[in-house]
Amino acid sequence: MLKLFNTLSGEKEIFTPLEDNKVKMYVCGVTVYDYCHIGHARSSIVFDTIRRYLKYKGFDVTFVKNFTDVDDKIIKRANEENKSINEITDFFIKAHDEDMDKLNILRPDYTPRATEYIDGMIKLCEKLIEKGFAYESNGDVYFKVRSFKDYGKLSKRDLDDLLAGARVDVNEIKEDPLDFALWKRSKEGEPGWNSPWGRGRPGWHIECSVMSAEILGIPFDIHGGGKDLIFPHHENEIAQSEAAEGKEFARYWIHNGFVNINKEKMSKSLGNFFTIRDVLKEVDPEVLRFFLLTTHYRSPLDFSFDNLLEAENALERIYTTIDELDSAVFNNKKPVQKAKIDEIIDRFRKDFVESMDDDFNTASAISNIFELIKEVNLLLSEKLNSEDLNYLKVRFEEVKSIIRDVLGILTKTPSEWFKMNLSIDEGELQKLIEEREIARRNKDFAKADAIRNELKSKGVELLDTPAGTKFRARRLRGG
RNA sequence: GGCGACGUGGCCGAGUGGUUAGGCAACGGUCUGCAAAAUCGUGUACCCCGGUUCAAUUCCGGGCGUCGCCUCCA
Repeated sequence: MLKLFNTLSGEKEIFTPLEDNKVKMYVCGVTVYDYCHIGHARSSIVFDTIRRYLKYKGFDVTFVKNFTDVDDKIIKRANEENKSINEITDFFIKAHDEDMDKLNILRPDYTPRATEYIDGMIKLCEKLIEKGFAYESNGDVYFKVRSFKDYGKLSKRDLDDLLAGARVDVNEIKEDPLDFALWKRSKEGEPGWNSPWGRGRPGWHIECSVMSAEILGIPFDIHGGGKDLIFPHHENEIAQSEAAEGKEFARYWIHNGFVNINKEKMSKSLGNFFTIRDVLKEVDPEVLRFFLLTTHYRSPLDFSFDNLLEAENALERIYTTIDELDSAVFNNKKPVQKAKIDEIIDRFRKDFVESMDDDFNTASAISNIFELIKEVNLLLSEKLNSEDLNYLKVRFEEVKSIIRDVLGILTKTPSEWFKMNLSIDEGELQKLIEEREIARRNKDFAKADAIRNELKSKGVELLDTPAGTKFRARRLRGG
């Protein structure tokens, strides 16, 4: 039974979709004016994993993630670089897609761009004005926050407390300082679309209300995004959509925690961010994905390269076992272990599902993987007979594909994994390995060890196994 | 100021009213020509102070600390 934490109710709820086994899911994407940082990576990986798990549970998931492609920051960037808005947004959407592909994030079913839905936004503004929830003022359109009774229900805020916050925009044009813009008049040189209120452009919140409704219809099942979107973005989406349509907007609200640097939120405005590209210069994308999944999605996650490398070592433990299993040899003397194998595999499957059913607890699910790995290592050290070994391989493959499908890790073969950081020519390496083999056969251990040590200094570890010598390459890191 | 989250062993990080989380790192044993991997063992973890309870790291209250939202932000 899948439970998830719903920001709206503030507690874990049993998940039941609106329509039998169909799940409709909308996640707020990025504003495309720069490369994605690892905070974006976390959010994307979290919701990708949720989507994957829902699929694993047998739901038919429709997944929408938008691009905000009209916004002050995009305009600013375009002006700075003397480029058109479209050049900027096309470029960064492409970069975004490349980054997400590397992180093994499945492409959404729909990736709407705000500028493709301007008509719908204008219509929604008109509807809100008509119903008395919005008003035009000086070419802008504002939502009348106090006209919507439920305002604050998501972020648990009281309107008067909000006012006391003293950071609200003081704006002569608004009737009430709490009101927010649905539509903004375009200034000279800004992009704009013709509307009943003159040439203008949409406010930020309205795009998600329109795109989600047009693609999924409302209400839909799951709406997600980073914690920072709870207020005002999602609160405002709810106000717009529910005021206009007179019905519920989205049923389950899921928000991921931040990536921190030294305990502080990573953000563009603080300037303390690493882009996905920065990080992927140092580690394989799968390491970053794994690292981001080692913490529960709602908790803050402190990023550092040390922690990232620790995650790399942990992930390598899994690949090591897969490698050992692939190349394991049997001896027939041991009794049949089939029941034991079943027990280990079945227990893992049960534990893994329990972990994921509990609000997508990937940290716990990963610990289940390590429990499995330990059991498999123990079996391997007992040296199975050939039938058992084959059976273990088959059943392990089964759970490996569950892990791969749900968490999006273990996508490589062990030899790919251990080869990816190879800094020397593989032919050269094989020659040295052969040379060492001959030395070992001649009991010239001094020479054999010299070769081992030489390779070790280049990050290549040699392993003498019954099936011959193989190697594992690790990235050499300074310091 | 308002609202909210969090504080777990050297580090990362789950979780629970009483029974081993897991990983990384360290040290010792087994294995190995030497290694590597694996495995076994070791380290007496739950911010502080009260309260509830037979029993609290886990519940309640207070304190301290850290962080987030209230402004663009995943």
